[in-house]
Amino acid sequence: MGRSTCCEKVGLKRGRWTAEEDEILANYIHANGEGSWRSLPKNAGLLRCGKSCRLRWINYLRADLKRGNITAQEEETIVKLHSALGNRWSLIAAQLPGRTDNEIKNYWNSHLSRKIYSFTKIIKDTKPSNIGAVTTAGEGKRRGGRTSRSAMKRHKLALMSLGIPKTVTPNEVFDPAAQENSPGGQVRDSKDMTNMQPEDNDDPDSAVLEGRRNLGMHGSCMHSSARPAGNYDERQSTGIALSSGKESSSVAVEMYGCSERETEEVLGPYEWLDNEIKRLRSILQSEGVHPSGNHAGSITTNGENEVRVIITEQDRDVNGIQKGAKNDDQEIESYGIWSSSNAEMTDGEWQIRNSSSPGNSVFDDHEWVDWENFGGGFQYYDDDQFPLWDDSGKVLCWLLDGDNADEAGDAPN
DNA sequence: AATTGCTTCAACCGCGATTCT
DNA sequence: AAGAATCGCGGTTGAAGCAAT
Repeated sequence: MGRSTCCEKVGLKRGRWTAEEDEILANYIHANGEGSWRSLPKNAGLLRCGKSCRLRWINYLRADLKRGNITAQEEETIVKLHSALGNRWSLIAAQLPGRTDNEIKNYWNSHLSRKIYSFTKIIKDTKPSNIGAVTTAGEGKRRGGRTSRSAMKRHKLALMSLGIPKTVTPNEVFDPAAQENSPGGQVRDSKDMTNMQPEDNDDPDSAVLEGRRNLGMHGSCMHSSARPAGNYDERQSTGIALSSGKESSSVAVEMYGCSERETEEVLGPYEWLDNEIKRLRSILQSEGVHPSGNHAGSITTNGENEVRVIITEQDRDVNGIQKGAKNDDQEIESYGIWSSSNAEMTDGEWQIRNSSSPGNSVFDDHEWVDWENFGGGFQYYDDDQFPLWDDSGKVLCWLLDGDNADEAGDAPN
C-alpha cells in the first residue's frame, strides 16, 4: 500500500517554531486535547504538518516537562537503562519524569556516548603490546577535549574507507544489524525477550544463555555483543568488554600500553562508569584467577576491538556448581559474557559471579532477572538502591511489556 | 576581529506498528 | 481481510552559539 505523507509539504512552514505558533498550538490542545494530529494544524490555523505539531507539543510545550540540566542521578539512570535497553529512548524516557525521549537521545549522543566511544577508539587504535607502559590521558593539545560528532563521523568514514569495521559505539549494543552477526543476537523488541524458548537447541542452557545475551548480558557501559560472528567461542570463555572515560583510559593504557597520542581523546572523570572500570582493573590485576585456584586467566581480544578476560574453568564453575558430566581435566564450558559487574571484591576476596548463577545480577548491586526461570516466567529481586526497580521487585519486567511482564507484576503508572 | 572547529538541541525524516474504515 | 490513515519511535540533520586559535 502506498504511504501518504503526513501532510502536504507544499505551503507548510518548517524549521523553528515561533512563540506565536507555540501559543496557538498550546491553546488549541488545552481546549481540544491531544490527538488527531493530522487535522490539528488545519483546525488550529497552523501552517505546520501534524507531525511537527505533535513533536513540538511532546518535546517542548507539554506542561509536565522538566526543564534544566540532566541531574547526575538521571544520568546514571540513563546509562543503566541504556545498558539494558539500548537505544529505546521512549522506554528510557518513561522512567525519567519530565524528560522526553528526544531529550534523552540528544543527551546520550552529545554527552554520554562520546565518553564510551572515546575508550573504544583507544582499544581500536591500540595494539596489544607494551602492557604496562602507563601514560596519562588528556595531554594532547586539543580544544574541548571531547570526541565530537563530526570527529566520530570522520573516524567512521576513515575506517570504512580502509575497509575496517568501525568501532562499536554504545548505540550499537543493540544494533539489529550487529545482532544478526552476533552469535547470540541482540534483542530487537520486548517480544524477542519474552518469547524466547529453548527450541531448536539441545542445550538446556541455551535458552537461558540466549536470554542473557539478548538482554544485554554485559555490564553497564559494556558493548560486548555487537561483534561479528567469528571463531571466537564465547561458550568456552568468559569475557569482559570495557568502555568509559578517564578510568577506562587508564585500563586501556595498562592493558595495551596506549601512547599519549592514543589517549588524547579520553575524557574526564565519570565516577559511576569509572567505578565499574576500577573493579575491572582489579580483576585484571588478579589475572582472573579465582580464589579456588581453578581458573587460568588471560587477557586477549577477539580481533574485533574487544577486550576480554579469558578465564578457563578447569574443574567447576565459579560458583562451584558442577556443570554436567565431564572428565576432571576437561575444560568446562563457561558461557555468557562477563562484565565488570559480575565480579567484585568483597571483604578482600574475589567473588567472581558467573552469569549462570541464579540471581546473579546484570548490574552491580542490582538484582534483575532470575534467568533460570526465564523461559517459564520471571522472578525478580528487590533493589532498594535503584528506585527504578521499585520496592515490589517489578524490575524490568514491565519494561518488556507483553504477556510475560504481567506475570511479574503490573507496570507502575 | 575574523576564522575555524565544535557542541548542543530542536526539528525533520523514514519506517514499522497500530488503529480505523 | 485489506487498504488507508495515523501514531510513535529512532536516526539524522542543520542552525545557532560558543570557544579556541
